[in-house]
Amino acid sequence: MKEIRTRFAPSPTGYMHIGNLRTALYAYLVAKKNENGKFILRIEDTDQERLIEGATDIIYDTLKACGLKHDEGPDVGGPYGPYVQSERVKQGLYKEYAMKLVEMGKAHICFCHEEDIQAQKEVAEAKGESFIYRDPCKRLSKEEIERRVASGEPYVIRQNIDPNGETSFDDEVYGTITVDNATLDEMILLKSDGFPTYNFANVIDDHLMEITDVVRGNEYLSSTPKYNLLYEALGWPKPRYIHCPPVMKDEHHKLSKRNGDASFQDLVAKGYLPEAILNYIALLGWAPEEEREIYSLDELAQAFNVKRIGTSGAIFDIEKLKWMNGVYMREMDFDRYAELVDPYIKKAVKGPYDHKAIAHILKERVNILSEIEEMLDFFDELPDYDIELYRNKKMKTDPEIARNSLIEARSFLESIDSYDHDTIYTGLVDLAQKMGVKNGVLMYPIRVALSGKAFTPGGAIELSCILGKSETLRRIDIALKKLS
RNA sequence: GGCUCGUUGGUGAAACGGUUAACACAUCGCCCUCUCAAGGCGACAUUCACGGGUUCGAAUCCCGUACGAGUCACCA
Repeated sequence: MKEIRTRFAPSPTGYMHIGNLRTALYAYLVAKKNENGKFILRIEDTDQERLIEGATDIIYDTLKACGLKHDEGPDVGGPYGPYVQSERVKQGLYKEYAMKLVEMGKAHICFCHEEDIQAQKEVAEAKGESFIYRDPCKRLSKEEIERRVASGEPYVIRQNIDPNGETSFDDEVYGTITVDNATLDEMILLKSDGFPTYNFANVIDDHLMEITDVVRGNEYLSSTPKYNLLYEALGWPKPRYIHCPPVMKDEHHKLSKRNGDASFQDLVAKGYLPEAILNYIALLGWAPEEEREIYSLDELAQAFNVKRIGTSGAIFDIEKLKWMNGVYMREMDFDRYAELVDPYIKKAVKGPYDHKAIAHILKERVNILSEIEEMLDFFDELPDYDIELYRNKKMKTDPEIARNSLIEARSFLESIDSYDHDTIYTGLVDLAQKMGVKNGVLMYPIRVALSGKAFTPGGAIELSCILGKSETLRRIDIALKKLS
């Protein structure tokens, strides 16, 4: 069986947005589902005006962070290079093929001005007519063309399309799509600056790089027939097409970096894990056969099936990502977790407290890393709080009861020598029993006294262990003073 | 406007002519519990955009309507 080759072909124009990343993921999965599948990175920088410095590095960094390792690309090389289109332009590659098409009568040289065409289009639209550009340059004589080219007049090369008949293609996701050739416009293949358009370059490069499966967004669905006409003109085999539905921001809008919608790096900065992001976006537009949602990248490659990619847009739901990120956090190996979380703990806690122990109480409670700082803000400095905090219906306490609990707890805590979790726990539970109250009546006030907060990561005993005996007693004294 | 595509609960979605229309997130209860989380249990679409048709039987097939998206760039 022929080797499956897919490619991710972004243009370096800024941040990596989520829809783009998902396309890269799917392309990767299509390739890696097969043992010898190859995933190729190609940089499409044919629009010299939109290039943004550093954008290529963002692409490399994102793929790397996600574990989407490419087998061939500008940075890793490969037998089909160069993998950057601007470098291929220098080799005269695209112009050569464009001229070949002109010779075959499948394309022509055009001297028209962009503004003229635009004006004609506006007139037509104003009249409510549909506009297909009929290029007068098609009727120019060979001599005139040669003369004008020789005189240095700028020109583009346009595809020739016979308006008779129809063109159809099979998409693995959307099925067979047929269009009337009369509705196809004769697109520009080679721009006047000598660079190819995406429309042309992608056909040439996909063929030259022997891409077998073209994975891309469904915005290309309507131009695919034109690409196929090019493949046919050149006598090349067509790839399999896998068009993906869009990732939406809401019902009506696609996710776009333009509106400040979440990019991959924004999400990482907010404390989401790359593997969770990847897992989540895999599920936007694709559903596994099994009733399961948590998949590592390798598992995704195993389970992936193009036939189960959907056709309608999927809204990106940050709430579900948050949940999934939490699953990854909770299931993570503790040592790795402690390491991951440590910078955040360091930022929030300067005091001499055991960061490993803090990581422990955080483990089951954090969904995204950026929540950590606020969760730990009471360690260094006990916040000022209202004694009404001690009133809690469920815990059956109020300021009066809390005062009594704290007095009893204080004398017990002061009396013990080994200040560890088990000693404190059993002692306090015994105490509650002796006092004839539920554990909460004793524990809740202690936790509030130690943190000044209604909710904390960790319970009273865990917090007390981390803070240590003297700090615990100090904070209880503060509480007692407030309550008296 | 032309062409192409799409439409199952708030969200992601399953179902491939016959099920009480899965499952997950969110939401709401209850349980567990030293708070909150986590975890456990339960509730949540008499209905699959709408209208016709085919069929013993339709979310699933066909036709139409509505709404939405994409595209019609010397952007990708």
